[in-house]
Amino acid sequence: MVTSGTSGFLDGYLPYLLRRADQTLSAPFYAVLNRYGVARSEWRVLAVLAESGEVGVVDLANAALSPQPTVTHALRRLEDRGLVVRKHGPDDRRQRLVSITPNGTQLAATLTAEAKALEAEQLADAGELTDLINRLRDLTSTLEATAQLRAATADRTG
Amino acid sequence: MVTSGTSGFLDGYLPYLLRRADQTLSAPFYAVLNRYGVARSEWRVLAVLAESGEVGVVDLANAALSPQPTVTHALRRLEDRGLVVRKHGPDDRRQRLVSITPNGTQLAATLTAEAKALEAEQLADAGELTDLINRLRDLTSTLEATAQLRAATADRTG
DNA sequence: TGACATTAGATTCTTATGAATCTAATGTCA
DNA sequence: TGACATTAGATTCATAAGAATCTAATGTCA
Repeated sequence: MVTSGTSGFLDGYLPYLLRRADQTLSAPFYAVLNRYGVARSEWRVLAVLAESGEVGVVDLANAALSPQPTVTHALRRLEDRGLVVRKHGPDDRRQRLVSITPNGTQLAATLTAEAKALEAEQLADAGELTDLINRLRDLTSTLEATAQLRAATADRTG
Repeated sequence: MVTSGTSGFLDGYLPYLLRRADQTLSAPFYAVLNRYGVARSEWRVLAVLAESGEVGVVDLANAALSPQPTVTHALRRLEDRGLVVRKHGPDDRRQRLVSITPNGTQLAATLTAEAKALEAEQLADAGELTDLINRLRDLTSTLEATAQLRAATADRTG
């Protein structure tokens, strides 16, 4: 094992810590996904659709934490498997409104249940997490708000 | 925007929150990496090597949060660019001991500086984070310890 | 209205990813 | 010592990822 001291750059680098926690926590669930033949991006799309109504692709991509082309690809695969459907937007004909099918809902429910079970199992020893979760939520809100501001400013500036 | 209520599954799902925070935080830095023609896995490898001595590939993969084959591929690319070197282990001849070259060190330093600057910029509005960081570290330690235990037990059990 | 900008999403295409597997070296225990 | 297990890492290969670009629809403002 590389047991780096507590003085290095990575040890205090927030993205590294976030990713590491995510990875450790998600590893067993990724095995589940493989078992079901569901790619990670597909899972994220399904999970979002399972708790939202019809959504456009861009919004879906944002919520699923994936780039738009990745989501478009994932949607094609999911549509081929009969797990989602796309229809044209009635008002804006550029839009494809995506929604989940009953089969998709069922699969999402199964996967979500597995995710919950695994998380519970893993977090059993981890003590109280509500606070951590809230801090993460706050952090993300702040970051996203700032990023949006910055983007808007950049638009106007240059 | 998909403004899901606060009641959904994803909103309380820790991996989702972790990934989302990571993504928001890392986005600007990924643009930097693209500018330097460095893949994300390559950056992670470089960052680890920059603060460790000679390391074996498996340890490196663990520290770099990537699967071993991904790291092997990244190492080939990095070696082609003269940023890392591999030599055979003196004791265990299966090992390839990886270390960073002066050019690699220089690139890593540049990238690390950019990462620090961007992080500081973004976190300026985010208030005190020491506590969040410590909670993340604790969480990860606990999770990794538990996972290791579980793996060991599974080995013995079958 | 017509020119230009913006936006939604699909497509293209190169590259990274990573599961599965393989080889070779080292441990282990009879 | 020899058989078998384990470990380090490389390789193979099918697939996902995502940057760049493109098309088509909608906004905007003269």
